[in-house]
Amino acid sequence: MSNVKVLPVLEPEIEPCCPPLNERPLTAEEAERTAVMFKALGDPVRLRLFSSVASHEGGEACVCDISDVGVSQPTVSHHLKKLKEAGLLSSERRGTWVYYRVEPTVLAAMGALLTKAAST
Amino acid sequence: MSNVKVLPVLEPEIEPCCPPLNERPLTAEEAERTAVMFKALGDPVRLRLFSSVASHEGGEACVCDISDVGVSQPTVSHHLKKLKEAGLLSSERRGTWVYYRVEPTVLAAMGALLTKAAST
DNA sequence: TATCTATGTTGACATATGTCGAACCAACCG
DNA sequence: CGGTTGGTTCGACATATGTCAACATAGATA
Repeated sequence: MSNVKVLPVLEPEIEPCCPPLNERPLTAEEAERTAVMFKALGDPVRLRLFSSVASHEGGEACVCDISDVGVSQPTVSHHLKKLKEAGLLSSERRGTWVYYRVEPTVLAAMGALLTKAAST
Repeated sequence: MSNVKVLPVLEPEIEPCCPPLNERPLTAEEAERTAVMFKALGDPVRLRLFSSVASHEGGEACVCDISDVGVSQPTVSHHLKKLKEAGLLSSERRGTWVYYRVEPTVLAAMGALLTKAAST
């Protein structure tokens, strides 16, 4: 088969998305995509979970390491799922435990959105 | 009355708040305060309004300049109030119009929260 | 004063969200 | 195989949120 084409991999990642917030008004679509990420960090429990993963050694943590946030385990699971859907975390099962790790590019993109805006 | 005390002015501003997200797990109180700010940017309409103000010349904009986001005027007013309560915007009436401007320190603080975390 | 224009507030409503217990799935261990 | 532990999914519920129409307020202007 000589004419087999190599298709570009569909990137499942959230796009770095959007210019700095003070460059120009965001379009409806840009705002929609970006809001998902901010909303994910807009809950105290999720913020603590995220911070726990981010500050854990190796940049990843098992669910059992970070479940101490004062809500039930199903709720923890629900919030981790939200963070994952927003593209902020990824998860991987290794044997008995499930590990979550921070998605570095997305985090940097969010930071740029704000710091570039702040510096003006 | 000789023993009248001069009380320190209650600062109405939101504190810069909290270490970078990857330094250590946030406490419940830190997460509570920080989540308010992220939540404020976690709505598409608010994100567009904020971006409109931030990108407007002079760093401030009259409500009439930014009301074109596809929702009714009361809804715009409601969202601007939310952004103000979160400490992201401040407002001032000048004659007929009300001007909103970006609160620079808070924005920088949010950015630092993320970029410092991202650089690790 | 009356009246117009620019914003904010209120009240009502539909939908989204956070939370839990119960049930379920996945891997290990006896 | 059955039991135990780690984690997710489901179903239900109370509360929060986004939205609008109607009303209220503040300032300009006549």
